[in-house]
Amino acid sequence: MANKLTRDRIVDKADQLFYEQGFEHTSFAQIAEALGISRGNFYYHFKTKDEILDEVIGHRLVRTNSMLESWALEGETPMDRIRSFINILVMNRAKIKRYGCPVGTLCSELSKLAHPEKEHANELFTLFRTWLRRQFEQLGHSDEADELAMHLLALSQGIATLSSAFQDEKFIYSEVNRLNEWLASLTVATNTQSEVH
Amino acid sequence: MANKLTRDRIVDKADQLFYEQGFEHTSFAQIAEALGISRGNFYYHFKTKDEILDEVIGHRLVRTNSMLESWALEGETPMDRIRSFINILVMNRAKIKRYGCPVGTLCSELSKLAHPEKEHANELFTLFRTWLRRQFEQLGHSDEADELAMHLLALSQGIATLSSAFQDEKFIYSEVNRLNEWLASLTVATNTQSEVH
DNA sequence: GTCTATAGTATGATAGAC
DNA sequence: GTCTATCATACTATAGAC
Repeated sequence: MANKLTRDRIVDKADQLFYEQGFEHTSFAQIAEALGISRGNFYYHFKTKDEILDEVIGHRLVRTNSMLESWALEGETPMDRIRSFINILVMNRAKIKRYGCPVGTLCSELSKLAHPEKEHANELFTLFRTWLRRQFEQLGHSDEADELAMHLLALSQGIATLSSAFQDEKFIYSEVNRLNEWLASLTVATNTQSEVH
Repeated sequence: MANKLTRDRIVDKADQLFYEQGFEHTSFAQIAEALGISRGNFYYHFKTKDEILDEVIGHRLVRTNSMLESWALEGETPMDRIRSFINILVMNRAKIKRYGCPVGTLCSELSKLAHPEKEHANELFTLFRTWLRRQFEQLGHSDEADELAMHLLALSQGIATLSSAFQDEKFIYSEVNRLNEWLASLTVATNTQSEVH
């Protein structure tokens, strides 16, 4: 049990530090010091640093999945559910401003490192993409559902990157407003169409 | 003269490798091997690795500035000039797909490293932001010129991030089309307004 | 399961011959 | 200006005591 606890603590702290400082820049020494354990202890729980990264990504996938499922339960309409997605930018604005998007920055780093775990990290993007695509389909935009999902995902990424670069939270708010207007205009277009038919 | 040449070659190769592999992940050994010079030779030209980074960013600033100036000369209307900006996504699609945006990925990395050169790199963003803002002002959108500039910058960043993650060049094209339509709608709105007045 | 001690490697950086 | 040789440090990873 104490075994399981330490292992989980390592993954949690690694998750946090990989986000805040980047994967490569984060050393075992830092994680160990933050947890109050020795460096050597790591290798009882994990064989390599890459193995920790693998588990960190796995945990993120699980957490993201349950977040998306909870949004699906809470939101009554696809509009509500897409707004839940947009709203993480506001909810996490402080961390986004400091460290950017946890998904985007990890994927970018692993891509530059040509790291074997790159594809695993990309599944995080795919998770959001697939979920958003489904919402847009239910919104009546089946033809362009994937395109809309990717567009929304892209803008979210850019908002995170720029709010971090310019240390600007207000920018997040103004872009979220813009996004919600865009979303509303999408439905209007659908209604207009259905009125035509 | 041979002196100046080696120094420039170091900066050029560092520029390239910092983009392709990231700053921290790129070692003197790699740059040296790529240039066919010894590691020790570096320290005749630069005192530290950070000094090379400083010069790399400086060079990028100069190159970006002259690129923006040439667009300002070539493009007859602000619309043309903004389209020049959007078009770099298409022009550089192959590299963007592989390595992301050179500005965004560098700023993200330096931000995570809490690197002293972070602010210097951010000037690259500011350069684009200020230039775009001016174009939107000349387009007749003075009130929201900066907001429009930031919006365009953000979307460009997101497009680069996602096209890289999903290894997708077609996505760049579809988003560029979307952007051009958005740009066209902006002018229509202005014309409509000026007709009202 | 956790520790200390240490191996092995790569890095940024320096000293000095040529 | 460029080289070789070397230092000091940090890192991932291993071995073995407890």
